[in-house]
Amino acid sequence: MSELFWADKSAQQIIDQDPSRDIYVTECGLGASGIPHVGSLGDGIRSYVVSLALKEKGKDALFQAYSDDRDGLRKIPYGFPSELKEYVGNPVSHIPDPFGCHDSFGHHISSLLTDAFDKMGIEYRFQSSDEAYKAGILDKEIALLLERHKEAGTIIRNVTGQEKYLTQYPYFAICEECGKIYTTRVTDFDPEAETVSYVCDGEFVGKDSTTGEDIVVRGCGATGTTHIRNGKLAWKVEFAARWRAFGIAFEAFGKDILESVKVNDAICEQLLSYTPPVHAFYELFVERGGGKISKSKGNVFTPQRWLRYGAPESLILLMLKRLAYARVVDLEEIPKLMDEVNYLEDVYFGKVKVNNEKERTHLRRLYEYVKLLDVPETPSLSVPYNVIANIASVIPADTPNRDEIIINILQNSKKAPSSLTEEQREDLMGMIRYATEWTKDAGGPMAHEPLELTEAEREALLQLIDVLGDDMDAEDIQNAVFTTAQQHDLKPAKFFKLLYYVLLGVQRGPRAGTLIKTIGVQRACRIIEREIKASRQGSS
RNA sequence: GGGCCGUUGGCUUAGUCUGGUAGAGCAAUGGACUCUUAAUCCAUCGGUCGGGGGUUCGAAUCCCUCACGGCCCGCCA
Repeated sequence: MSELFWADKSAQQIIDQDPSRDIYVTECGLGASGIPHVGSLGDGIRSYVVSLALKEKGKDALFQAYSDDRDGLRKIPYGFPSELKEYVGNPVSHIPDPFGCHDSFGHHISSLLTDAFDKMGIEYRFQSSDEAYKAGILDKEIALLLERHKEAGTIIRNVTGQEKYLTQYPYFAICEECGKIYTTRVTDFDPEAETVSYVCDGEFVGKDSTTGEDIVVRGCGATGTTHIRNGKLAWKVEFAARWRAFGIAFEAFGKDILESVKVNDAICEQLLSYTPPVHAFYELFVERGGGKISKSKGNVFTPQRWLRYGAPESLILLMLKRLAYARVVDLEEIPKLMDEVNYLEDVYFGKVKVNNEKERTHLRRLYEYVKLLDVPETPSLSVPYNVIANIASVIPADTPNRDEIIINILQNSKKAPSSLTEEQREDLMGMIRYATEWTKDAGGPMAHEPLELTEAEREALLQLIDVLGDDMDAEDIQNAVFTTAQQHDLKPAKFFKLLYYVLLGVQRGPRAGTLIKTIGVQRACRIIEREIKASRQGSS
């Protein structure tokens, strides 16, 4: 069977590589030392959908989220207290949580990501690296790599040109004296006792991302012997060890660790006699304009932030749509992605015709994945995001019955059906919530300063209050506004603007008649009255 | 030095993985909704798909090559 979608292809490739496994584990690493942004989440989504694809092919599969929490703290993340300074160089799982809500710094960070997984309906098995080492899961691989470290060093040099590990063990012990891991160097390995001897005399420069200050960390000078469970492998070989120990069959990775994956593939195959996992390579996310997203610049876009403005589907689509190309992730992307999910749904349910059969098949499949292979039986309402955002941006957040008003406007302008099921109503309200958050952050606050009215404007507004009646429909109101403007020699365009400003605090809005009707004629009149009283007399 | 990704109308881009008539949005122009901001709709304008070569009945799409741009690696993880 020829597969169109990359995740199906990867799954097939995984099965072809070894058809007889009891269970296929896909994996993503959770960086535990810096605040995760949407890119970190992408790794997980991509690995997760491959596990779904495997299941669909009748295999048992599992997605493992592996927290790299034995990594040492190198940089204090932006916005974290500088008191962490004394822990720079320590494994993040051994550092207290500065916010006190988790058992360690590392756990705090990885929870940010697993929390996003939970919100998106991604099922995973959490595995802490610290626990894995402690429990001895990696013992065999560590012993083998230490014993044959010279071969490992040669492989590393052949692949990367780096000669460091020709002489050095690819392993860092945690100093039993000072608790740091980046200041030690292994001097000997005892295969019988499964211990390493080390000296803690290294030095490295860390950083406080908030202040930009360099933090120089020096080893305490101690020498010691410790069990191989009390340390960690260097990254050049760590993936390989982990892949074999956990039987990993698939791992997606970003461009930043391309080199590392190459080395580890080689180590895996040549030294550990384990076929490396199938990979999917993806580009990193960039700023609009191609700049680097840097955690220290504070321009990280967290999954949590995305989910304030958009549904999980939009975020999943972002990750699955294209793998290899760099993508921009910022506020502007969200409406586009939300609408694209609607489009996919329309294609899936045949509301939109796609003549090219391959394209149609592909889009339908993409939609299934966006829904994590759990497709609803009936389509949802597909209201364009920016239509809702437009309306949401002009109706103040504290307006009573705000959702109802917006839904009414949508219905009146034929963007939503006139009768809604309870479920559809809730969908709409969810979309209003997203769009409201979005406009709040994308459009800025809504100012409403006292107006300066000319005599004619004041008269016109007063007359409007007189003319408007409860029994008028939207069209009558629309015409009344227009007529009133003309009677006072005001340009209708200007008068409408004024009216929007009075009612909504902004220069534009939905059709005025509809708006007043939905706000309620009486309430609209009261708002206008209040505005006239608060206003100042202006010249001409 | 090694590697990855991009280059499509004035601008932003889809389409590249899946070869089959290059689509959209913004902008511009003209028009419609008996007169209004906004919105909507219709129409028009505009592309040798970075250059060159190859494969193919057929290439924006696959292969090679060159140019330009961006990023990653060459500390550590």
